[in-house]
Amino acid sequence: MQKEHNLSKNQKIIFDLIDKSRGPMKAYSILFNVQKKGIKAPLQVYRALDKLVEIGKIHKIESRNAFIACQNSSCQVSKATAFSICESCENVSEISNSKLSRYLSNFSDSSGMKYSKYNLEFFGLCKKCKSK
Amino acid sequence: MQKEHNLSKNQKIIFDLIDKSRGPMKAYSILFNVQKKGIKAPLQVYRALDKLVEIGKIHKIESRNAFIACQNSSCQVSKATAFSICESCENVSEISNSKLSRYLSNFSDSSGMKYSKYNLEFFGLCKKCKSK
DNA sequence: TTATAAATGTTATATTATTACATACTGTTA
DNA sequence: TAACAGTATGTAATAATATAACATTTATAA
Ligand SMILES: [Zn+2]
Ligand SMILES: [Zn+2]
Ligand SMILES: [Zn+2]
Ligand SMILES: [Zn+2]
Repeated sequence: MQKEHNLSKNQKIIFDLIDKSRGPMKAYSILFNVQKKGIKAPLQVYRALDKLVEIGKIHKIESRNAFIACQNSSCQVSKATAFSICESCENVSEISNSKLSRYLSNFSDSSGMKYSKYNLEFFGLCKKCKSK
Repeated sequence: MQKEHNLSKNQKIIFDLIDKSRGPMKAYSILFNVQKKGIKAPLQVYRALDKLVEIGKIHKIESRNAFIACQNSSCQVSKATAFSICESCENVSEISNSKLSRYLSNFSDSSGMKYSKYNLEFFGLCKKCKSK
């Protein structure tokens, strides 16, 4: 069960925006969109983003410097994330596949290093874009 | 077999620097280090980096905005990359594990999307840091 | 040689993210 | 309630990362 987090005012404004958006959002696009709600500075956005990432409500798509709402309420709070990214339309979706997450969470290599976290990004063409 | 690429002057300067370096290097740190060799502008660095990434001689560590020389001469030219990152000392190494790469290269989910590329970053504490 | 692609040089600018410092709010416990 | 700790906010300035635009040069190959 996931801990219930009471979002603060700014966190809520920013989470709601990202959650409503179709795809990943970039920080300065978020900033632009929340200025009418009184959030004026980049730092206000980045602070809320940091917190939202930390508690697993959103994830950062590292290869795109963009943020997406978690589409998988049962995922291990930002510790194990996998995404599918269309290189044509930039559509992103979170992959929720228990076999994959089990495989990766248990993965260990010859170095003997134990991993507590991973992020995986797959790239390709989505169905729509492939059929064009 | 990997195609032999003849690196241009700037590409060679920058590749050699990254290859010699212990860990991943950031673009502006590269710039600083090659200024004595006549490379003066960020764009010169980024162009070389783009090319080197494209041909698989280096990889970008997305979560760190940094670049590392490919440690795996037989890897599928930047199409399938996996890294282990220590969150304490920031040591990064490229994971070369045929089972893992086979598993991920063949992975497909319910969306029916076929992936041509992936990047995986594992995080944890390396042996040294864990024993501290 | 002529054409084409690839690489370079240079200036300016766009985009992404953090530092530093002051203030306010929220929940806990003495 | 008062004192405290932890979290969140506001604001300005700046750092760090990356690209646009344009002119020129070098390499490759038909
Ligand atoms: Zn998630
Ligand atoms: Zn698409
Ligand atoms: Zn490699
Ligand atoms: Zn370490």
